[in-house]
Amino acid sequence: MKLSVHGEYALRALLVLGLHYGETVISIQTISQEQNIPKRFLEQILNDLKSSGAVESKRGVSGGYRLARPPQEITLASVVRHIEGALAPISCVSERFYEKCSCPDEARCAIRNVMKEVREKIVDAMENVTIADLCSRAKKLATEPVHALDYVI
Amino acid sequence: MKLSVHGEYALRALLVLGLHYGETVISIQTISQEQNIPKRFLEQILNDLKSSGAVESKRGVSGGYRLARPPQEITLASVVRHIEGALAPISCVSERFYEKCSCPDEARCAIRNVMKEVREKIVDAMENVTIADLCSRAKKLATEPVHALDYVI
DNA sequence: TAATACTTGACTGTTTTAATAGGAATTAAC
DNA sequence: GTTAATTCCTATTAAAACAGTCAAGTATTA
Repeated sequence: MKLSVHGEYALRALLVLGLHYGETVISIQTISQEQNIPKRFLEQILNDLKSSGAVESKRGVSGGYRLARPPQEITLASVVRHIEGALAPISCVSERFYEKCSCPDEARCAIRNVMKEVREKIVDAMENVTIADLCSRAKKLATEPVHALDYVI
Repeated sequence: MKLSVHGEYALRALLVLGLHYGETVISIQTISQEQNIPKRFLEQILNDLKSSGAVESKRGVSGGYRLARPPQEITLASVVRHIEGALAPISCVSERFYEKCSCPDEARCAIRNVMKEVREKIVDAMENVTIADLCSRAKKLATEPVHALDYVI
């Protein structure tokens, strides 16, 4: 049920770009250092995000990346779908990445029935959150005192 | 974001056992055929479910498995957690399988903040569904005409 | 034109996944 | 008490996914 680090890094990178939206481009180097992500790996991920249309790049000296679209138009769901594939917990309930499963009668499968609901909830939680939302949360969290934040350990 | 077939098979097996709760034990063979799961693989999975306390076994001729507890006491969440680990999309928001992530400031991480909500939704959807629920859904689905069921392809 | 930064694609080591295999132990029934 | 059905336990394996690295090259611009 987990996201790979690939997806996590992608979101972290987009958050950085979102926070600087409208300003200059940001280099891989900068994002890599700021977010503690291996540079060479990040390179790949940004490339991937570029091919999905989420970011665009400027080459040459003082080049880098920026969001290709306004942050409020980029949903977490779209990012994760592009990097990781299906949001659904099993592929027989996925809308975009449907695959037949091995169960005897898919149409009457109770597990599928439940998993559809799980999928709905996941999609709901990720479709309605954009990079812009992520940015405003980040700004808000930055101003709050740490003791107000709930640590879960 | 996906469940492995391991988890899926476990649920399918438990559904079969749930539908026969209170009757005799069911053999691996039977479940394997009924649910189209490789026998030797299912063996491992049932063993795993046994160690989690969800099922119990009877050895020897006409041996097999049955639920170790009433179906309404076994939640999907507990099964998936035991077989797959965390329900959370990233481990830094998991309650039981917490692991530190590489982000610079976890307490103020906006992604973590969002993912906590995703986690809540997933947990909510799986904690409140039991094997008993799965069984009643299965029975209901069995009586409904197929054309009433929504195919998602 | 040198430095910076992106591009492309291959490469590698590790871990996970999805099985498969062999044999030991248990039990019901004949 | 032998046999056949069945679970139990421990390995092994083949393939895929994951996480990351590397090299050589192309484009841009100060």
